[in-house]
Amino acid sequence: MSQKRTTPLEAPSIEKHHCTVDVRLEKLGMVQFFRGLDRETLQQISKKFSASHFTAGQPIYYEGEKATLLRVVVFGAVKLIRQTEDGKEILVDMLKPGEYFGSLNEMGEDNYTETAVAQSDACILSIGNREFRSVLNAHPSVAVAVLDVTTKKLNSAREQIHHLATLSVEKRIAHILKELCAKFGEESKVGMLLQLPLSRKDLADMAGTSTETASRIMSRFQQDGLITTGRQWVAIKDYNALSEIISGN
Amino acid sequence: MSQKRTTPLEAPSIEKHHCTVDVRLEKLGMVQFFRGLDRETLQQISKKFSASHFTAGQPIYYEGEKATLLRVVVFGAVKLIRQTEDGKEILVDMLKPGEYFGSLNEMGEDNYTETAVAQSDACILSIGNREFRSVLNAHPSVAVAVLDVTTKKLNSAREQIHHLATLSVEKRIAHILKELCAKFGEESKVGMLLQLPLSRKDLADMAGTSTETASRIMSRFQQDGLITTGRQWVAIKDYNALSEIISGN
DNA sequence: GCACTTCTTTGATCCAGCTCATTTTAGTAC
DNA sequence: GTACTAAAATGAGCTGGATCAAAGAAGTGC
Repeated sequence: MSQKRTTPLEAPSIEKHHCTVDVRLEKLGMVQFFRGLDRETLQQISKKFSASHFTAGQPIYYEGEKATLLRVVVFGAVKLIRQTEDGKEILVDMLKPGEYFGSLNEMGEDNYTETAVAQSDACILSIGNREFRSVLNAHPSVAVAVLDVTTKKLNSAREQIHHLATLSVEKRIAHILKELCAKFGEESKVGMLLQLPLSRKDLADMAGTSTETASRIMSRFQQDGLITTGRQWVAIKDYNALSEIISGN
Repeated sequence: MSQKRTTPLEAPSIEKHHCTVDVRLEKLGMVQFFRGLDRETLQQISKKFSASHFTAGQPIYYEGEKATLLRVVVFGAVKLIRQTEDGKEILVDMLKPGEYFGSLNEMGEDNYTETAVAQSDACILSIGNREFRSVLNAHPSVAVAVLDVTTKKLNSAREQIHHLATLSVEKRIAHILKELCAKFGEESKVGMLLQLPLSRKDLADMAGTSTETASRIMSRFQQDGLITTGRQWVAIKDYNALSEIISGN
């Protein structure tokens, strides 16, 4: 860690992170759908979760495996991907702390429909889906909140479908950059820096295109001064210009 | 209605359908997420719904309008579409009786994210989303059931994303036919007939392709004996062959 | 039966983006 | 600084589908 780092990305700091009971409690309180629960209830629920750590690139579970756990990102980023037999891959979601993933099906009857991979070093809390179900049934407000989150995900999945079907690759990538900026962007000297490792392949998998095409488009964006980018990192310099690309011709 | 009909599709029979209180109750009981409620509770809830009829092709609401109602299909089919300014259209979902659509957002703060159109003559029940929220909060089992339905929709939306990004148009259409067959198929003399009006354009909008390409592919499928098709209707003759197309090369 | 509308088919052309192949570069380790 | 590695860029050629254009059914109303 004492190396000369040139990436603008924040140094991985998982060491600093300890999932003590207190930290865990605090983190769970930040999760969208646990907001508004009183401290005691939260504490009870918190006991049912257990924490685990993953290093960047490490798979958390695989598509097709028996789905038994619901998980929550506490630290780091997690990507959800789907693969074809012939190695093609697409990235369906990129999660940040506070988001849930995995299974919430009735009693582990089903299998995971996607593979989850730690995009950076990450800390994950998990709970058996049976237990989570009982939480949902005991606390309707939580169930409704989870429903809201899921509905939003559904809407954005449908938006992505719309984009895949109607927009050029350039517009799709511009759009993805904007979304990532809103979600992972942090002010920095090089512009709004996306605080997660992000390769051309990741971008390509999000946009449903080839790595080469993604690369070409990113090069063009950089030349035109819309972004600054290096190996595995991207910073947005001109957000408005991206918007124009999307609406333009 | 006494015309010489040549379509194999069932004659529209909305006239036969009257949304009396009893019928309504019965229908609501069939809705996925109301199952398991006792008769009395259901009756109470039922009172909060009101019924309306739409004729084939009639819009139910438009994308961007203020979202105030949650609706349930009781009779007929409803399609959800998204449009681009330049008239391109994509079909994100095709609903059958028992499915819900519209808004379930907190107190009508949001707008509809898609346009809903009656695909055939249809009867729809609707409830204010505020009221529906209170139902959810009062009956956790319903909230959890709605969550399950929504999670399934999310999974299939992501599958569609995967398909758009990785499969050829031919495979996508084969897949769509299979799914429609499972959902709307009915045994008939011409094979599994899809019991809903379905144009080439609808198919194209589902597959994210042009009407012409959809038409070409359907012609090929018919020549190869996989389907029988006419104006606005499709019947699947060889389900297995469709599967082979999807997995094949 | 005839006219009219709307859906479907088919043909011909063109280009965005994929593929394959290779070079360049950023970032890391020593 | 030097060496090494994996990511990114770039070039060239090919093709699946889009687009444009026009002819051919199917269904409806009179």
